[in-house]
Amino acid sequence: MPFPRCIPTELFGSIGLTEPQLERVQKLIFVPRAVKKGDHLFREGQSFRDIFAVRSGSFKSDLATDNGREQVIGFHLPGDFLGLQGIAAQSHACEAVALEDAEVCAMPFEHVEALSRELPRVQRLFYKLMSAEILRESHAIVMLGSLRAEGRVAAFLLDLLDRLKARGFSENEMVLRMTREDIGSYLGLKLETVSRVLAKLAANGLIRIDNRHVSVQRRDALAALAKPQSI
Amino acid sequence: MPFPRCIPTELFGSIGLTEPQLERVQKLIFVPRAVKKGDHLFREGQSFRDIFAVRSGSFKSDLATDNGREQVIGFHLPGDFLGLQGIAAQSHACEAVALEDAEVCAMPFEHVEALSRELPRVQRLFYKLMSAEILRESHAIVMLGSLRAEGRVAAFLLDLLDRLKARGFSENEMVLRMTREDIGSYLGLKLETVSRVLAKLAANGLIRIDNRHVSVQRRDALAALAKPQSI
DNA sequence: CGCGTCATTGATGTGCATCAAGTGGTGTGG
DNA sequence: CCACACCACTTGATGCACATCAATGACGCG
Repeated sequence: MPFPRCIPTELFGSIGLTEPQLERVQKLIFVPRAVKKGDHLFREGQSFRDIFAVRSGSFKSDLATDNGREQVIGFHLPGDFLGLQGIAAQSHACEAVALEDAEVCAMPFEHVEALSRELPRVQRLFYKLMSAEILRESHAIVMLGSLRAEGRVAAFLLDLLDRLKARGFSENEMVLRMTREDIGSYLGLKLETVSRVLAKLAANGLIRIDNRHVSVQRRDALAALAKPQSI
Repeated sequence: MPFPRCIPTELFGSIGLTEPQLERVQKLIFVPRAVKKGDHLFREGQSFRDIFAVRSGSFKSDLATDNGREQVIGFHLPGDFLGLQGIAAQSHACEAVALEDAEVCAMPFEHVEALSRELPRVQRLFYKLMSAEILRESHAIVMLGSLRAEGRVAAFLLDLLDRLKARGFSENEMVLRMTREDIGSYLGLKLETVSRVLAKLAANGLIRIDNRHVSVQRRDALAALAKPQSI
């Protein structure tokens, strides 16, 4: 995959650290790790030590409901962070699974804490990252609480495309790395409904879809669906 | 209200600071403010400077959907923190409204950052608070994605009661400070549905309800409803 | 006391879940 | 290289849960 391999070096470079500071950051919190498709990066309940930055590939995170059932609570692209939920209780509160072969940086959280004290810019970066994650989830809550099936699927597609665009990819085309069931789980819908909605969007000419390859034809119409019913 | 007035002093006391450190904390980040019922603590888009700790009373937070419509994304009791979403973009991403007369501590975020560098325990506390907020929202997402109306209402009631219990109140009785519409907005349901579900739970003897006063009669049965349909 | 807000309750419609076949794509082993 | 098996996906028929529309009732506040 042509994702920039420099993530998350890029991120730390962009906050204005000096060269020696950057080296120190790399040494302390950039521990690379490869993850194969379908493998767990971490599991629910596992003791927390690292947070992770995705370098390449993509992940889903699941939260097990008491009942053995699992629900997808997010998809993660290169540049995203994983495991922030584990800080509170010092144990991972969800599991992360690779949707394709992937690479991550493992960041020992104790080192993150030490660096944060030492380098105010790093501290601010992590506060902002966590705040952004809170915000992302808020939007998911609003999406689930205010949109119907069509709107949810539209919002999902646009969200993914926006994030891919921010990473230098096309804003109109993508390959879905997750199954219809994963999408449905994330959107609070059954996989059949996801399939039907995608078919309908394609029939209406808003998108083209070939298996997992999606391209957007009428972005504005899609965006209109992703807003609460406009009356 | 008989909520402990010492919040959040209690919180900072519990992480093992020395007396002079605690005084410094109080001086730098404990700026008290009173908020009247219905008033905004902050509004969406407003420039971010403080985070807030609730000392007494309760709040709801709303996120405006593009369409002018608002959705409740959380309710906040004494001891909870508000405004963490604003850190990322340095502007508040939602609004917070007092559900009754309330008191908060305004904490200038720059002071929080400075103290975090100075006192590792404070830094860890704030990382944990933010992580806990991420976790709280994850549970809301799972609730919305996997439960039907009855389950959502049951989960909502139990969540509130659990949080009140942690603050020294009864785990079986409470007064709902928010309207049925607020509850519905938070749960992704219409207010009529909330009303009907509450009536049904009462008819089945799981709860007693008199206007906004709720008491739980059969906690286990309620907890069973709050799990994904058990088949 | 009267009005506005909040809540309850009923009747009807619809969006999505559910159940059920059937298709296509992929990877594996003969 | 082909055949089979498995998994992901699609598509149809039916039913139910919840939204919607509507009217009435109960507070609580000025």
